[in-house]
Amino acid sequence: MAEQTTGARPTLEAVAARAGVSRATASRVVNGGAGVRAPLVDKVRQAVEELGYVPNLAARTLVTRRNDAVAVVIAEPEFRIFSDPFFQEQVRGISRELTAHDSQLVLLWVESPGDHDRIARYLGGGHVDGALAFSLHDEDELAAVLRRAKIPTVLGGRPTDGIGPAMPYVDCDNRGGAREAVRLLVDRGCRTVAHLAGPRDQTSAADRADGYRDALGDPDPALVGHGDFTAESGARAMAELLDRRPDVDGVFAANDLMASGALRVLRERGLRVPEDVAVVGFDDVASIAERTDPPLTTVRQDIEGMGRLMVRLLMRVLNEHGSGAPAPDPLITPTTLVRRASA
Amino acid sequence: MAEQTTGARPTLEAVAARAGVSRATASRVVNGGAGVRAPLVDKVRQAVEELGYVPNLAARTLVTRRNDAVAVVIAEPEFRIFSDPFFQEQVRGISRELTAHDSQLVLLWVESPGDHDRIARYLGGGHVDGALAFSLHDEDELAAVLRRAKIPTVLGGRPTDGIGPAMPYVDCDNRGGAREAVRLLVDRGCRTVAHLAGPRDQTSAADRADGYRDALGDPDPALVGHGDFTAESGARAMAELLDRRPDVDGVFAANDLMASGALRVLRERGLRVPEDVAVVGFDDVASIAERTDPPLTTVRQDIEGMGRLMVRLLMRVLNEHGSGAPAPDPLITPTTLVRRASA
DNA sequence: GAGAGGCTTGAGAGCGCTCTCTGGATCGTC
DNA sequence: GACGATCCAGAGAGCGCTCTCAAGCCTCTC
Repeated sequence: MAEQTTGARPTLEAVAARAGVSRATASRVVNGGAGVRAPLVDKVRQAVEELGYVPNLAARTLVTRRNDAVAVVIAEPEFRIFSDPFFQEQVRGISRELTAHDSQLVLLWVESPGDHDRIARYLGGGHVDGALAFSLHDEDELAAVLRRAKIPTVLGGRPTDGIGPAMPYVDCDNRGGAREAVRLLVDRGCRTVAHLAGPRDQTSAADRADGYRDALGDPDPALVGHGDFTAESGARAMAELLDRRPDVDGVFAANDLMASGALRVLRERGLRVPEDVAVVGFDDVASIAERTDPPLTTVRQDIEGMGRLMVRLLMRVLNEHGSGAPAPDPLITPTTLVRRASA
Repeated sequence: MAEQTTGARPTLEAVAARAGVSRATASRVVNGGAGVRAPLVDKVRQAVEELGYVPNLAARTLVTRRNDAVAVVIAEPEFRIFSDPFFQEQVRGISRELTAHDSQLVLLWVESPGDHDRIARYLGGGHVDGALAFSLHDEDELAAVLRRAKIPTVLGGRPTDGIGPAMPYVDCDNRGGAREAVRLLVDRGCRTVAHLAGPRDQTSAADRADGYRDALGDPDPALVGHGDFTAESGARAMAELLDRRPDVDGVFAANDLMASGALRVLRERGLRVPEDVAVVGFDDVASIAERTDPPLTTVRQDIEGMGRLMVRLLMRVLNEHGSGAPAPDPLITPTTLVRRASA
């Protein structure tokens, strides 16, 4: 009781004393109790309860070298991705899988360039076991920070090539999914299939564009419009495309948002979907694809599953860390075509 | 160099050896170098550089009992607030102020009830110096977790009364701001001023409703419509209100979003703003208030500033922690009326 | 009934760091 | 030139925990 009234937090020592056992035994009980006889386990548990004992994580970390915590690093320009359902779903997957591994998610937000030092110190200082980050670019300072901190890292989305030595990543089969989407359009009789591409500097967009070309052989470059994954950019690209090639009868959009923009423009121009122009999107974000008019046929990727895979991959890296094992291969998840009314 | 190739991270001991000084001196240099002669400072700095030394935070925390990290705890139902500009701005303020205090922001996300234990362990385990949380409710399990973890906490937004012993919080002068808004309407000649109230279980909404009543004496209860801070609810409440009291000529909405919904309904019914009905909102979120038609007169609160204040208040609590000082009073920030065209 | 072998438990070292305390060098003063 | 005051550096004691190792106790087997 005295221990409770003094502000000082009780230590394992205090628990051991109260339970009448050694610190070692108390420690064993606190960590699961394997190899300790039942009556002692109970005594220690009771002492923990009475004292309100909570292990000092810093002390534990100091000796085990584990934190049971993983950082998710977000750079400022991407902070808006919080409002992005794609990202929310991925973080949800990460969070759930980390919980399953008894690890804590620590979200680090890099706001200004000045923050890089602080983040590097945090990551390098051993507060977390590993880090997760998203779609790194060549110019990305974050990539350098991560590397400098020498912390096991797994990425979401394939990084651009210039990023340096391979970092393990999880991505979906963007190219294969795109191919399948375009084939669907061709199979249903479309003769002039266009592509509304995403930002050129993002590998996911580039890979989807490659898949489009794969499926079509050597399509007319005029059939490719460019946007930035937003609905507005999809609408604009669609409008320009129709001006260039009024004969277009199939559209593969780089994501659902752009597809929704395209649908709007098609409707405005009096074109029927899918009778006059068939449309396929990518992502299958429920809040978009199911609510467009008509509902969107799209390429589904298991976003939450990818988040979970990132964690599992990181755990593997963590286990192999120091064993001299090579960096694991990237994990590419399959996509599935979800057929709704738009194609 | 040998130290670099072995996977083991260099310790202070290694730095000291390389620089030819004691561990104590090396430590002093790493922590600022006060009281160490220049030549030695240089030698140590160089050794740090060559070895790529990074202090082990766990070891440091173990002795200093400081983490230089603060948790921001978000409960799942509120996760959507990520998309809320209000919240983003507040977190931005928090982040900036923490940086100024050389502290790290750690975002904890409570997803399922099962997470509470884990979060409590994390908070209680001494990974962070303090915690920030938002608008707690009576039934909020999070409040209990925070209290159980016995961790210095500051809240954003006044908690409901049932929350137990006072926790320090930062809030704006909701009641005073509301009063001012209503007075503006009265002063400009409105004779029948209505209020579109927010959710009853949120103190900010309740306080604004109180301010409305303060300014009006004893207004007809039929003049108060109810919503939930969304634009749709504002539209609905406005429509119902017009049906009940077609003579309304002034509206004070509990927030900008509800005001925007109200504006839409007024326009649909052919009522001119502000000529027929004057409207005032609350919050002054730029992305809403400046873009309505007409631009919204509203009560401005300094959201980023409130985030910063939360951190400063927490730092004060941290400094006084254990000194037996009483919990500090809440910080109430003033509001200002921003006059645009709607009133 | 004695020795081998398996379980439990406790003692104690040590994780990497900070910080107090002490000793020695340096400076100023008369 | 001697003394006290001042400054700087090092020694060493922990912070709270885990984990190895050895000792003690049983049980089992021949």
